[in-house]
Amino acid sequence: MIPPDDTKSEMEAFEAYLKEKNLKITSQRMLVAQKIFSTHSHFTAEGLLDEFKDQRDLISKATIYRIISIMVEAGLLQEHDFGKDYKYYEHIIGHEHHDHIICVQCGRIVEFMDKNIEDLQKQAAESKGFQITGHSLNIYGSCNNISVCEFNPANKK
Amino acid sequence: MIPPDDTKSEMEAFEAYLKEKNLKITSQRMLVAQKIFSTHSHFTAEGLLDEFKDQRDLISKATIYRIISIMVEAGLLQEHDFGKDYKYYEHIIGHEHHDHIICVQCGRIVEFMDKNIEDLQKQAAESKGFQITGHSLNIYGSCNNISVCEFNPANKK
DNA sequence: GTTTGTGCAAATCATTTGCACCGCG
DNA sequence: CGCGGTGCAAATGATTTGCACAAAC
Repeated sequence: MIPPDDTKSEMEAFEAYLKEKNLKITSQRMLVAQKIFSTHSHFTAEGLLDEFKDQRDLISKATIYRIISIMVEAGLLQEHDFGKDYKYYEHIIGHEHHDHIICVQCGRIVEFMDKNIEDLQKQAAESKGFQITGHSLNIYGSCNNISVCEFNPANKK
Repeated sequence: MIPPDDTKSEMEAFEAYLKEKNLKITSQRMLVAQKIFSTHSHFTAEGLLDEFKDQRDLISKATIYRIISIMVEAGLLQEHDFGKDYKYYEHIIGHEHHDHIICVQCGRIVEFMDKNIEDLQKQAAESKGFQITGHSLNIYGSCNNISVCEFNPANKK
C-alpha cells in the first residue's frame, strides 16, 4: 500500500539510537518503525497492531507497546493525550512542531501552528518563574462538514 | 480545617441541578460537594476519597466517582488531563477560565490566563473551519525553586 | 554462548458497573 | 411505598510485566 518512501533517514536514526543504547536490531523493531515512519498521521497502539493483523501473529501487542515506548524515549515519536482513554502518537522527524484541533463530533484531527501563541506561552511561563520544557495545546470544536467528513464513523462505507 | 466559607451559592447551584434532573439530595452528595467547593485547588478522585478516610466508610470510592461525574455533567466541575494516568478536577464557580503550568519536577500546578492566546486560538480554529467548543492548554516546565517547593514530595516534612 | 527481545497470559490501575439493600421524596 | 442511590466486589480496558523460549551479536 504505502510505498516505503522517504523513511531511510528516519530508519537510520532509529538504528543509530538502538546501537547507541546497546539494544538489538530485530525484525519486529524494523517492521514497526517502517510502518510508523510511513504513516503520516496520528495513530494509536491498537491501530498500529491492526496494521499487522493480516500477517497474523507477526508482532504481539506487548511488543508493539515496547517498541513505541523505545521510540518515544528516543525522541522519534511524540505521545499525545486527546482526552480519550488511550494515547495517540505521531512520528516527529520531518514534522515541524504543531498543535492540534480535534473535532468533537467526528474525531478528525487537524494540525496547526501559531508562532505568536508559542511566544506568548513562553512569556506566560517565564512570568510565573517557570522554564518551559514542553506544552500541549488541544483545541476542541466541531468541523463544519460533519455530514461529509470522511473521518466520521457514521459515514463509513 | 477549611471553614465552610462562601460555598452557599455553589451548593445552591448544585441542589438546583439535582432537583432539575430529578436526582436525589443525599448526605453523600452534600458532603462531597461541600468538600469540593471548599477546596480551592486541583484534586483527584483518589485524593478526594482520602479526605473522607477519617470518617471511615462514610463514602465509598464508587460514590465519589459517581458524584464527580454528576458535577462535571452539571458544569460545576472541570476535568483536566495533565498527562498522568488519572484525572484532575477543579470546581468552576468563582474561578475564571484559565490554563495551567505544571512543574515536571515537583508537580506544582500554577494557573494563568492570557487573553491574547485565547483570541489567537479562536482565530486559528476558525481559519481551519472549526467552531471552538473548548480547549486545553498545559505548559510543562520546571519551577525554579525546586529545593524549597512545598509541593515537592522530596521536601515533605 | 550470553544477553536482550518476544509472545503469552496474568497483573496493574484508574475508573465503571452489576447487584442487593437502603433512604429520599 | 417506589425508584434512585450507595457500597461492595467484580468487570473493564489500556498498558505493563513475569517468565520461558528465541533471536541477535
